[in-house]
Amino acid sequence: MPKGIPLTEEEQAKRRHEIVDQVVNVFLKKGFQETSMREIAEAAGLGKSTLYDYFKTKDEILLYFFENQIGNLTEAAQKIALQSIPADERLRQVMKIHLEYLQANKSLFMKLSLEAQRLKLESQKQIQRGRHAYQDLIRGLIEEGVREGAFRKVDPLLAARMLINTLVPVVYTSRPTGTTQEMMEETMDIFLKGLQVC
Amino acid sequence: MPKGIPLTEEEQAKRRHEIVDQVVNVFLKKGFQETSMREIAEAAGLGKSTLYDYFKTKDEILLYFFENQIGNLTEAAQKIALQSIPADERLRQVMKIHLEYLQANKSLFMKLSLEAQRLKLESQKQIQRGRHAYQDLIRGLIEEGVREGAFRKVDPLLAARMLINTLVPVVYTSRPTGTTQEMMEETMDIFLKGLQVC
DNA sequence: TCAGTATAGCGAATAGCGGTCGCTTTGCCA
DNA sequence: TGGCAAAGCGACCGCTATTCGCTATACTGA
Repeated sequence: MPKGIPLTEEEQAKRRHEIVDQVVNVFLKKGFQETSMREIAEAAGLGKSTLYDYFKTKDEILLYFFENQIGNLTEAAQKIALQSIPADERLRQVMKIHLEYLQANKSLFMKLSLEAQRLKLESQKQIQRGRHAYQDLIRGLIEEGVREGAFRKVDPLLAARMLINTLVPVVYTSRPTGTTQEMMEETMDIFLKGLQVC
Repeated sequence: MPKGIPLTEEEQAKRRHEIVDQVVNVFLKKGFQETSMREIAEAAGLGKSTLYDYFKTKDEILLYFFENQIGNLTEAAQKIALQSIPADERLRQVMKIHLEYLQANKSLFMKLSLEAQRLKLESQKQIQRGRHAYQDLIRGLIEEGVREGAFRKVDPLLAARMLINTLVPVVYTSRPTGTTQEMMEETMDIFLKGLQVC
């Protein structure tokens, strides 16, 4: 980057994005905690202190990454939520892309989603906001299902959280009992059957 | 401790236990990562380097704690598993003590179980062994339920993992929708209904 | 009885971390 | 063309986990 030319806010944002893009692979190999700011700076082709011009702290780098990921997922899920098919079918589809998302970033998420929990409280709140938006989307689908009469009356937010959490062991188990596809289908079967009016 | 007197293996183990006991409260207040070895040593009434005579690394302290916790939980669950009542009722009871366990150590677990994921691979494997033992116990209960005809035929290990993971959001949500008791009961209802032959 | 030895325990030193500071380099603009 | 704001950087700071060499101690065997 040329010196002397002030960056517009947009350019700064783009630069941040580029930096994270270039650095993600290092996180993948070593994990976030184990990657030093010096290494991050090297991977980004920057001096260490220049990095601090774009991210105030190391945590902020992780925060930036997560906001992006959750945002992207929510966006994709929103499109599915708008389709005019039964709510349970939409739920299945959302969970399918959720799973694909997890799988695509598997080792990255495995390492990073856990480290995210150790961020400063304020940063956590910010991630939480994104997470809640996603939870609320799932909740909405469950509420619709209840209204449609497909699901029995359950606490929709609790069910949403439950559903989201059931995906974790599908992807991250060390003792898989089938393909990820199969495991997810059975998981969804159990969950949706648990919601059905019987 | 007097110097010069070699400690038997038992005494060493007891000493480790004592150290962790005295230090847990500090972790509770500050979190593991945020507690320095100097502080841990102080809390244990030891010199910093003496601590290293009992635990090779900082991580090992956390590891020791977790092995104990999972071990205790598994032991308690085993007692329940042996009772002669329907499998689904035993499942409910095991999950109840699991929840109590989580709640009793809530802030500790919230902070520590996540940090545990960042331990050295070898340490993780050791924790994993304990976790698997617990998973297998739950799996056994589900298998019994299937044999008894109370549950439909599902992958018992997958269901076990699913069940264990559904408890997480009950305890650790930032948006509770009722008392922990209530939330857990509804969670179990959904899960068990998902397993029922309908 | 008393040197020899093994070990509990410790303070100081080490390497490397996240983060800061003050300087240099650059290109725009008056 | 000279002044200036901003990009970028290397050296530095205080802290960390961990290691090392030493001391103090009590048991052992001659």
